[in-house]
Amino acid sequence: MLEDRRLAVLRAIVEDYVATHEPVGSKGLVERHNLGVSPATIRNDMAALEDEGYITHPHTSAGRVPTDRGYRLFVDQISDVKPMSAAERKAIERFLGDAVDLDDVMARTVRLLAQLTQQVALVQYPSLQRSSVRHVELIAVSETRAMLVVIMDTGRVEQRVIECAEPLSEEVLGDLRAKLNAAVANKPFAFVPEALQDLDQSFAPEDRTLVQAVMSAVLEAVTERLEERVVLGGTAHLARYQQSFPMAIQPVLEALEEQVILLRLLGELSIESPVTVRIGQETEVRGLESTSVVTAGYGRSQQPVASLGIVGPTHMDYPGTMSAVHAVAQYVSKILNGQ
Amino acid sequence: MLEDRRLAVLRAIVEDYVATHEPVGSKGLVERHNLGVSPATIRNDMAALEDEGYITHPHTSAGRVPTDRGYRLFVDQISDVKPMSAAERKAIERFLGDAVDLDDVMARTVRLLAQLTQQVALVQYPSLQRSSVRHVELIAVSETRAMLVVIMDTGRVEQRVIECAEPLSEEVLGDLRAKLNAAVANKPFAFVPEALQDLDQSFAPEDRTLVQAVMSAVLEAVTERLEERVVLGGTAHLARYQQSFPMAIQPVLEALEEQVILLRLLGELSIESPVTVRIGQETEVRGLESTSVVTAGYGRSQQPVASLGIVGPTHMDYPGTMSAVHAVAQYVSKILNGQ
DNA sequence: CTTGGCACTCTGATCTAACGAGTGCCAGCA
DNA sequence: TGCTGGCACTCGTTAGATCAGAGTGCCAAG
Repeated sequence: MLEDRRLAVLRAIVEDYVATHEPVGSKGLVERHNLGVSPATIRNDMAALEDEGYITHPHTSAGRVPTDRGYRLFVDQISDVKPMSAAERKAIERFLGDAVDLDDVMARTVRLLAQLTQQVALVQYPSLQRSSVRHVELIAVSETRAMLVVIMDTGRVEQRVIECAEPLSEEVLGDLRAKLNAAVANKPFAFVPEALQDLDQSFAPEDRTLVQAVMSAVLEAVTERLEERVVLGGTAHLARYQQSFPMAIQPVLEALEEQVILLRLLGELSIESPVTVRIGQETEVRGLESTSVVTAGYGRSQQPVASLGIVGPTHMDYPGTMSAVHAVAQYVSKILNGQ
Repeated sequence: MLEDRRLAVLRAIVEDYVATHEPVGSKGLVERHNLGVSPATIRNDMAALEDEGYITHPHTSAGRVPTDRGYRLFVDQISDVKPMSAAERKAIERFLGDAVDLDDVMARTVRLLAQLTQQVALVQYPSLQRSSVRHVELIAVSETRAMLVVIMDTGRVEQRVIECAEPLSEEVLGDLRAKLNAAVANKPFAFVPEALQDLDQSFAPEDRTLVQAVMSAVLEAVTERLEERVVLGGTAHLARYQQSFPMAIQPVLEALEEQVILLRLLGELSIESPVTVRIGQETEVRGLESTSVVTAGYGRSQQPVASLGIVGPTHMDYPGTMSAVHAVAQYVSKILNGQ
């Protein structure tokens, strides 16, 4: 009972603070939310919440502001992500439905997400790690050069040029192409190294140099190429905050320029919840201490191919943002699986 | 003589203002630059420069600030772009030399440019418009689907999936591949439409649907695909300015999110000068009124394949920025031609 | 456990005064 | 004709000082 009200007070503080961006006092709280008690009582609760580290004072005579821990409790309190309105679903579907290819889907998704949440949006290209090979193609580009094209089941394409010391024979190339496809087509990437292992044994010794070069190029395209692409959008939304807020945007912009950091932000997904929220310090990225990251995986429901999400100030509208991220992830999944 | 001194005064004002970001007064000017005359004389010159619209007063009793027109005159006065120091050249060469493929060259170039100029950097992918086709490949991906791969002489690759109502015949595909290559290989894009014109006539009527689909896909990859990619980097540098300056960064970030705008900024190159500078209003882009854009083409010296450059506040170090942009463009050209 | 009351604290807004950088102009000089 | 020193004037900036208001913490009573 008493605990219940404290949680209600915390929730009210978070909501008001997120809405106004100003420290919230006890008097205002009871006016805006019908908590059924007097300001003095709220003050006691606030003191207790402060002792437990959920809220703070900027200074002696100011209202309360939630701490990272407070936001965390608030977010944990949200049992399930509320769905979007029918109109919003419609809008998302229409917006993403017109996409013509993978690049277009990615570009539209970033835009949409930034638009919906009014925050910086991140979208990761379908991960090579978790998808599989659809087809491999070898093309003679010149006398001594071949081009290797690997097509993934997500629609993504990787290509590599292979240099060869001797002139290429069209027969060997054709043979290699066929055997390569037999070996790796429709194999998840994880099994590709294994599948390629003894491929060169079935070729004449004089062709093995080429075969091995091609094999290692395939492996490289599939395994080594960890630099997975992330598209970024809506950075202009950062500027909006900094005018009313002491949050320095420079370190944030700097962090967002590093692909490695973006991948780290999108990389770790929580398993139990469809939407992962990391608040303040929890992001574990230098420069993003005063931001929160909301992400969700997309692809097949139990086994996501990649993820997308947003980065915004810790004082964001968590319920709204979470539902937007969730909804967009679902529609992207739908579209990618449908194609 | 008198005109000469006025130009010297303007140059001094620009230099000081760019260095300090504070309105510069007559007294300080004569102290820092040995102009050989008294402050009072300088004041007269300043009044004249102000009448001509090259400088302004923020308020009655403040120093002078260059106007856009002042910067323009200043930039025009720079006869030729001064070369970079040997150490800098070395650093650029080393940094770009390690690149492994086109994507890597582009990514490294943005980073380098942002780093050197401490500004937002833009780099355009080699334009399809101005390069030529190296090779065209057709791959059967499934029963009714073929994949078209167009390889450009810049190393860039475009691919398209072609759906076909009837099952694909490997022979027709092979024939088409050969004829297609004969027609367009090593043709500049401008001549591709012409080269393809009557290609379908040499095929049996029942195959013409496929042939025409492929032809239009090639055309699309080459002609219609005007959405040329631009990579962006160093946006964090914007934040640095805004702390000491009333320049709102939000509209700038917004403008920089639009690919169309980026392409417009990089698109128009001046012919006579190796480096193009557009100052303030001259950018003709909403939101970039208080920024300048410095660009240079790269590729073959007389006929650039694409361009790169930077966006920064109008009060930037023009000589330094111009030489950095010029040098980077030259090295990128060298690397692309060398490969 | 809740409530009203009250003293206390601290910020932010408003105002004033003094300061100083910088200008414009004028009269004198080469 | 052009340069220079001098001088009055302007106006933004800074530093104090004051005041109102919002908010808290605590206490005693219900």
